[in-house]
Amino acid sequence: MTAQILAVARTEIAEHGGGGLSMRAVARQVGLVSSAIYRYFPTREALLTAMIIESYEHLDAALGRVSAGQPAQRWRDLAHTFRSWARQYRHEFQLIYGTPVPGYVAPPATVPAAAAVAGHFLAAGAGQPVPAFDHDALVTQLAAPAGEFAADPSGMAAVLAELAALIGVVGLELSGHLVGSADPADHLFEALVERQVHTLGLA
Amino acid sequence: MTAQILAVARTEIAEHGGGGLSMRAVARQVGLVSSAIYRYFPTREALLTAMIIESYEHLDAALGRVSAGQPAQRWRDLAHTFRSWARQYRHEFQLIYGTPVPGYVAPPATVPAAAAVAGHFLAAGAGQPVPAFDHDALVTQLAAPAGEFAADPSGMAAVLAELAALIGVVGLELSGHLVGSADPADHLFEALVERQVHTLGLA
DNA sequence: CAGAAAGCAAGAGCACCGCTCTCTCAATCA
DNA sequence: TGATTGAGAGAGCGGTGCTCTTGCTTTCTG
Repeated sequence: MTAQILAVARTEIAEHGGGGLSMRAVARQVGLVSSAIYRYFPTREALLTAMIIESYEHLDAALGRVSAGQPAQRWRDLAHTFRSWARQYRHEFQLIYGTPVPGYVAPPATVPAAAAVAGHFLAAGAGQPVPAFDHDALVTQLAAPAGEFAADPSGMAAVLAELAALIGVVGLELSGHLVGSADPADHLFEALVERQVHTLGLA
Repeated sequence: MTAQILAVARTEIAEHGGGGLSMRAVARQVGLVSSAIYRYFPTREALLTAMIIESYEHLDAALGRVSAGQPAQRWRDLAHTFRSWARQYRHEFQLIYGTPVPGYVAPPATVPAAAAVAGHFLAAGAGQPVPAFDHDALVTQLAAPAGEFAADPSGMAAVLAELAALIGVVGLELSGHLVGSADPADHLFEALVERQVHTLGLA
């Protein structure tokens, strides 16, 4: 039943977005009366959280299918896979990286899933130090987390910043902010990734 | 009356976010019965659009207070002003750059306001070509819009990408995605901006 | 100046929402 | 066999966006 609910919720989100997910609509589609669904997910937020984790895993799996290779090419492939995934599953992307529900705070359960996604990019790009991110305070701050990923702290900082850039352009693209300038964003994205390869010292 | 509604809506959004804006709550606070508010804003989305424009103008004004100076310093000041504004008015930031309502398409009225914001960064950073963004297809695509801002096309592409990076890190920071790694994000942001100054050739 | 027209607000109501509470019924366990 | 548990049903509460009709007041017009 739980799995059935999640499946329906996924199609609902694909159609109406996370903000439009209705407990009653989901219940209706799995053949339950509206109140019965709260036996499986005590709250709309709980169902949303489960969907967020599913989406992270979905994205993680897509990135996991990127074949190994030289660092530069691997970064390119990851970036393009990321964008393709976001464009194909825009609402799942928004679920993860978009505006959270007003009072929403990411529950601890989502952290490992999020880390797995970041891990792909860290493994590909955070192997060596990156001069611009080599300041003492930043390196100190990231020493511990970088250790968990066997990454260089300044490299990790740089990768985080570049991952944010990827999320940024994809978010702008999906939200229509680039219409009138760099939409479609293929060329801009391509150039950005090339600049990243250079910045991260992967070439 | 319209102004009064907008004022109340602004405080409501500051407290509950755009997704939590309730027409009835706004009506109540301005002393109207719920149906009367639709005389001024025919739809919730219309009120939200007005708020989006207000937020753009609010951000535009903040960026406008950044004093002129050398390009590199100007870019730094703009970037830090942007982040400060976003942190101070997080819900307004999310309103602009966050997940749009499912079927929402930015109405033409918001375009000039959005362009004004981008204009500050373009004026500061898109004066000269940027090698990594100098590919034919991209330059061709951006030739026309760059003309409107008296910017170099490849410089404009680079600035758009860097603006996306700023939006990306600020968005991640506000959403709590950096908790456990680069939160607080001061150092990361500082390093990012320095890298941008270098990438854009402003040093 | 009287009457028509227009603008504004109120009120009731529709279909939806998240969520709670109580009840029934069937399966399971002691 | 009897008690306990679990799943689902149903009614209901207070909230939502939005519509439609009604009435009052202000303004314009002949």
